Amino acid sequence: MTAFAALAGPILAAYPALDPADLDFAPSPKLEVGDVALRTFVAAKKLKMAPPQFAAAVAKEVRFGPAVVSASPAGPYLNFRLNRSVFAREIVGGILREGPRYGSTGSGTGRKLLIEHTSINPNASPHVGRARNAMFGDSLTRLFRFEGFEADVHYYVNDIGRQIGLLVLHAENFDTMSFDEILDAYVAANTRAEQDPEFAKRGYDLLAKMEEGDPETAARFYKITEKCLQGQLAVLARLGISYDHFDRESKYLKHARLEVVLEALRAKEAVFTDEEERLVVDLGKLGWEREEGRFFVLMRANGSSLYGFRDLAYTMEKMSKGADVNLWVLGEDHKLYAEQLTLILKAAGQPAPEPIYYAHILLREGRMSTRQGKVVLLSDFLDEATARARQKVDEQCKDLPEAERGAIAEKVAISAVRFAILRVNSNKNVIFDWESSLSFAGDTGPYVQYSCARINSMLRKFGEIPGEPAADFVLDHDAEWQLLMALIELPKTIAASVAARNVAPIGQFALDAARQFTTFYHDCPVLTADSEARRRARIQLCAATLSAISNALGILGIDALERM
RNA sequence: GUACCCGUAGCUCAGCUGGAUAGAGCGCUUGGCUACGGACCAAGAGGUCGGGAGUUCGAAUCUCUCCGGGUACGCCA
Repeated sequence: MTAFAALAGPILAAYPALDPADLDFAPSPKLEVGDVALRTFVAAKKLKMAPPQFAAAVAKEVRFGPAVVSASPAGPYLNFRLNRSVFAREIVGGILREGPRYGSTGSGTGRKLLIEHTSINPNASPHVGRARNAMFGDSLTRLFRFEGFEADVHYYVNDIGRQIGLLVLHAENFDTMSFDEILDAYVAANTRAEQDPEFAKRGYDLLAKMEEGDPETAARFYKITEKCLQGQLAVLARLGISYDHFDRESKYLKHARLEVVLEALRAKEAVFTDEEERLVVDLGKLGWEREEGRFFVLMRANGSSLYGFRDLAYTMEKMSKGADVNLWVLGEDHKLYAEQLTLILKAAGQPAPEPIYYAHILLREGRMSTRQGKVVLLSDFLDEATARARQKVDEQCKDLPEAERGAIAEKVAISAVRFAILRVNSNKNVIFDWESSLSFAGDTGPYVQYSCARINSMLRKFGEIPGEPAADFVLDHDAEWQLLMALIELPKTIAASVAARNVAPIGQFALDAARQFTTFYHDCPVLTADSEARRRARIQLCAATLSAISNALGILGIDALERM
């Protein structure tokens, strides 16, 4: 924790064997015992001392500067009581200087990220389960950009496949259909294929025709998938999600790159034609140790390719772009598939992207299924969220014009929806619940936004905020100190999130900071503080808080609002 | 059946590179509007951290095992 360099310095001077990283500073569990604590386990181990012995030795022998009031050992911990203002001045000044970059560790400077996410089948309006992929992928992108990465976001458009074929067959009049009606047509097409084998076979025939390059078929596929894609993108755009590249799967049929892979597989005798004339990879020959998932089919007997075969070509193309980090956001149902694909690529001497999995959003009744029409549509979810937000905004912001209230409601709705999903660790299933995911009170996005709106309100009233803490800077109240302790967690949180490719801790940070802020807000008058020095210091603390929180919210794709 | 993920207060979740009495929110019970915006704050009740065993000075956190939920397992994408 660089904020405590004044504590670390003298200790490092007294124990040259230690590195700064060995000194583990953290807020004391209670302010009664100290303002900040040193946990001595790591350092003591390095020095081959018992932690309590080390803590006592430091307390007794190391001489700290005048800003340190006392250092008292408590078992393996060393609790410091500080001249808070001195440290606070340092911290607030640092945050104000970094402003919109505060929290970034700059780990991506000069580096590139290529990320593929969402890649929904272009056949229906997206449901909230799919939205987890999109929001998660989008937030990861924002996280990496915040770290300085140059990011390219790819969306793989599965514009060819059995399901699209069936839809094309069934929805002959799709020119006149609305995007919403296509969902019904898609459900109907699948039901029909289940009941009518002849219809299902026509679907496969159509696919084969498509693959052979029949222009009329290709045009029909294009039209319907484009209409779906645009409809889906419109819904995703409401959540602030956008993409840089749309890669159509049909481009990767019989792609030249596939020969490279096939050759490598043949050389290892890992590819064969089975008794039903399918082209199959035996992953067992490549080091696959399990029986499940051992065989990977590339082509059907009629010569048409399967998704995985095309995906090999696509993945190689992505990897050829030379990004430093290649992420691939996938539902956990694709885990085995991604492992298979990775193994094949490795066997062919090709690099593979890094898969990032997330667990599904479930309904109380079980899994969502587009095919069975058992879904909560993202657009319905957003409509409901916006309606509820609008009601609240109308109550709260009577003085604002109509259009502005609408815009605010939309942002609050997005905040509620994104925050509810993103703050949960992605390896956990989420049971979708209308009430809790649309709540604006408690641990929610709108609560965090509200703290920002309050800060903005004070900033407007204050006028110009000095960019640097003054010489008479004073912050010593418990609530002020605890707020600062929350704010300095951001760089650590960001670093951990990048390492884990997990955005949830950032939501937790925003919540902690917002909660500490409201406590401070209730305990400490800012604009009417009892001295000018205090008034200035507090408004600067508010400005620093706004930076930290809005940077965190930005990564989650949520705007800090001026008013709400 | 096999592999992977998850199992922490009534509910939804943090905490998991082992470390000071396990933290929030919702709901419940109280109290706070002379509000720098009550989408708020303060206080209280509520937990065998799924069960068991092990490693350790120390385990919600690591290992094993059992139970429960999720996901997947050769012509869907």
